[in-house]
Amino acid sequence: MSITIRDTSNTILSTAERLFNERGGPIVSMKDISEAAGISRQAVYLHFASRTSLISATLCFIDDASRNGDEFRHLREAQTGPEILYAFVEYWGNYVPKVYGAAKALMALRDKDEAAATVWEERMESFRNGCRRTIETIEHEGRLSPQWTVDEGVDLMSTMLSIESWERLTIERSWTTEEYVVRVNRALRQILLVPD
Amino acid sequence: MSITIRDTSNTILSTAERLFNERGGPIVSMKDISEAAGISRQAVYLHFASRTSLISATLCFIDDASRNGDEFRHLREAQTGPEILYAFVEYWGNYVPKVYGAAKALMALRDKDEAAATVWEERMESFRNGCRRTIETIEHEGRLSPQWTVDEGVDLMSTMLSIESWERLTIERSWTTEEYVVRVNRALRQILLVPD
DNA sequence: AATGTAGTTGACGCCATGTCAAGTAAAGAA
DNA sequence: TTCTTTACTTGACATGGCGTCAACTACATT
Repeated sequence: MSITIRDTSNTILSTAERLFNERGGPIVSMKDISEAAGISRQAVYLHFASRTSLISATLCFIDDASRNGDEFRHLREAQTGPEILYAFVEYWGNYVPKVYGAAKALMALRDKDEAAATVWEERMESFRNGCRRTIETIEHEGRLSPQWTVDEGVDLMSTMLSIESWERLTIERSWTTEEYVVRVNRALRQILLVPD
Repeated sequence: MSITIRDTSNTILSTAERLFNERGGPIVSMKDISEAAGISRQAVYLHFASRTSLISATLCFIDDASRNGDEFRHLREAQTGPEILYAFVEYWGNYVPKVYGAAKALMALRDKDEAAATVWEERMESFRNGCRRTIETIEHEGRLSPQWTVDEGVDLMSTMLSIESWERLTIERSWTTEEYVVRVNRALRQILLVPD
């Protein structure tokens, strides 16, 4: 027995999620989404105050659905610094493809829309905290390369894992998710970890 | 005796260069540029067919002016793989701040403007070729880490040095140009080079 | 004096986001 | 049954980009 989508808000969100990924976030207009959801353009604004608000809600909608995967469990169960690093990259490499379209849509608004910039900033902050916990664990185990401080390690890790870097490696350079996870994990180990 | 800018095209280009960097590429409109250049909005189109064309010309304009720096000479004089790598990062770290505004303006158009996407693609191609020459030199010297193929090395290097990564490290994380050069060079050495 | 060059202004088309007013269809409550 | 609320509809409009066009002007060249 399949679960039918209950209300219009959810219909809009799942339609937006699909269109953002299928056609590319920034080129999907509010009209496109409303038509695909089977309602009028104006009706979307009865549920979401603005494009930014819709995109933000879409990202949360996707987040909720992606806390059930194996990768999320692996990340929670990882113990040592290097294990956490691998699990983090694995989780991230499987998470980004889901949010990519909506994230790009949000990024495109950042320059001209203060609210979009704020939403992005908050998500970045949370992502950086994940990186920071990883690096701090590595550091507490005495496995952080003496070449780097924790802050520098966080900066490098969050840059290497950024959505833009993910986009370049997977979409432009055709790395598969598995290749991305293995190679980015390897590169980050080489940068951050002191050799055994 | 100072060189006065001869024609309106050059006035527009240097104005665009300045505004893109001062205010941020994507939010600078054709009207802003024309007003700052002291001509009407429509007159810009007598010199450049489109916004994309103007941005592209601005990037070439900046390129021309940046082939005289020390860093460019260092890059041409570098001999060994690791020397080339350092000189490349040094050159790049000093070059990106100059094109950043215009590059962001171009990036913002990529999704909706085929021509902008093409211009970007061509510039990326040229940048990747620079990375490739570096990695190939390292490989011919037998100093490329056996963990990576040349292609993978190029992908990692071009991602690490991408404008988006530069933006994150310098603008968002406040790395100075010197810190950027030293740290990114160090990270790339750790990833790519086999230990001595 | 005639011509070409490089600007000017004002208007228009297109498209996106966002807002507003007025109308409608259906469900629930009195 | 009637009334009201809710959710949606249509059509119109404002704002603000880019890009185009026509008509006009000032100036230098020939």
